[in-house]
Amino acid sequence: METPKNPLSIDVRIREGFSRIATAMRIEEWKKAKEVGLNPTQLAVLALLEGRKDGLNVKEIAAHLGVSQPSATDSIAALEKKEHLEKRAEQGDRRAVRVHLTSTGLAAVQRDAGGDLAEQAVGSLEEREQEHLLLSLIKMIRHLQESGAIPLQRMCVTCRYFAPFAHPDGERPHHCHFVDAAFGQRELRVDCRDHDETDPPSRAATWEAFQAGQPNLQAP
Amino acid sequence: METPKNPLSIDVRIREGFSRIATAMRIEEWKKAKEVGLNPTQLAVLALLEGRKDGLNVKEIAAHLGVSQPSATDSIAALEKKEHLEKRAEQGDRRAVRVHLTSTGLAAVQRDAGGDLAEQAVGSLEEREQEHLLLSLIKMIRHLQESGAIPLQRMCVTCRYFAPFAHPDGERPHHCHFVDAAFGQRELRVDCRDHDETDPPSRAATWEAFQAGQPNLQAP
DNA sequence: TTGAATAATGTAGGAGTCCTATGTAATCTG
DNA sequence: CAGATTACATAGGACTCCTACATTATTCAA
Repeated sequence: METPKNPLSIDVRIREGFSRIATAMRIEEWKKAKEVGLNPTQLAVLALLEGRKDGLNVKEIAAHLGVSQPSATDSIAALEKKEHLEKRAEQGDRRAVRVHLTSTGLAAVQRDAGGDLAEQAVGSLEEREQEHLLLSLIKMIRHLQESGAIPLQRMCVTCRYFAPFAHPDGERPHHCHFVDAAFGQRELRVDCRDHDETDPPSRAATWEAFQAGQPNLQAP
Repeated sequence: METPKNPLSIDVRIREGFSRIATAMRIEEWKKAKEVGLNPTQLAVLALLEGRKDGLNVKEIAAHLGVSQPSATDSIAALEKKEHLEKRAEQGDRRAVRVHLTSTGLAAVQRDAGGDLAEQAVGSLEEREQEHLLLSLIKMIRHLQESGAIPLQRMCVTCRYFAPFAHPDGERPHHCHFVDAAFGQRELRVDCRDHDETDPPSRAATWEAFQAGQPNLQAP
């Protein structure tokens, strides 16, 4: 018993919503990338590499960007020409390379950071709403990565240092064993550079505990 | 008093989350577009035009895609060559054209619909969570369009037919005067083809009423 | 009403993305 | 050790995307 026309399910409308926000983000990315003489893809590669001490393989870069390996090679070559990154030999495998930022490349990413429109739009939400949104995104990302659609992300919920709901404190229920401190749901990381992944079984267990500890959602 | 490293604010982490989901969506879009012999941009143009009886200008297409006008011309030309769309003269302005789907183009979009990974990921959320998510997206999109970052979308909250919280019924509080029926928060449209926009003042009033009627959010 | 702004597209030129298919080493496996 | 597999590069081609600029058409004002 659908009411207005377009009897679409909520999933579809949410996907539409994501797509509008993605458009806005792409526009911003062009703006920001141009400021440092790059394009969004190139800036994305640099951002991906930032804070990865061991760099990444070509294949890994392709997976994170969601493009084919030759496409990643293309972008890497373009950035190499601009001396924003360099390839180093992989220890113990002479086929492979590890891609690292150069200091020029690092400077470019860092100059880029901050103050974009998507963040402003998030800022227009209430605090509680932001927290809900972050949690929903984490759930969706987890779903996507467990189904193999995207590579494993460096999120708390897949990290060996993460202890969900380890504290009775409602404001800071989680614990990070890497920094050995309690933290709240609002602090959950999507891309933590100290992330250290666990094997799938303990990942599942962590996720169980994380889900089980969540307070029930109320009607909006 | 940040706890784990990366003292990023929640806005930034949410943006990161959006970006991961955008990656997954882009991968899916390639897959779906290839099935009909197109690429994601071309399919996006067709999808944009579907159900727009009056078509769109080149400029409008560019704005919805978030690209420059010459880029839109490129994609339109590619699709025109494939006979998926056609240009018609704009009445009363001989500079302008209106771009319309052909039947071939319509067939291509319709063949594309449904069953993508992003929707599955949304499906992994609880109902209440989906509802929250849709509301948050609508708020963000509204923010983006009011700030001029993206064009006006065909959402209920900017539609002249939309009467927010017109009914005491908690499940179906809203009313659509176009179909003259009550509907619930889960049915809020992001891209309704029956949308008819209002002037900014009444838009603001509608938004006020919509916001004011929202139940308070609880802690997640 | 004529001439300058302004507006909607199109064209040119160039960098770069993205694909598939294939080539070339190096490494693994039975 | 031969054959499979893996990591990456190359080749070729279609497009996307940009910035300038050119072409008409429309609008606005003097």
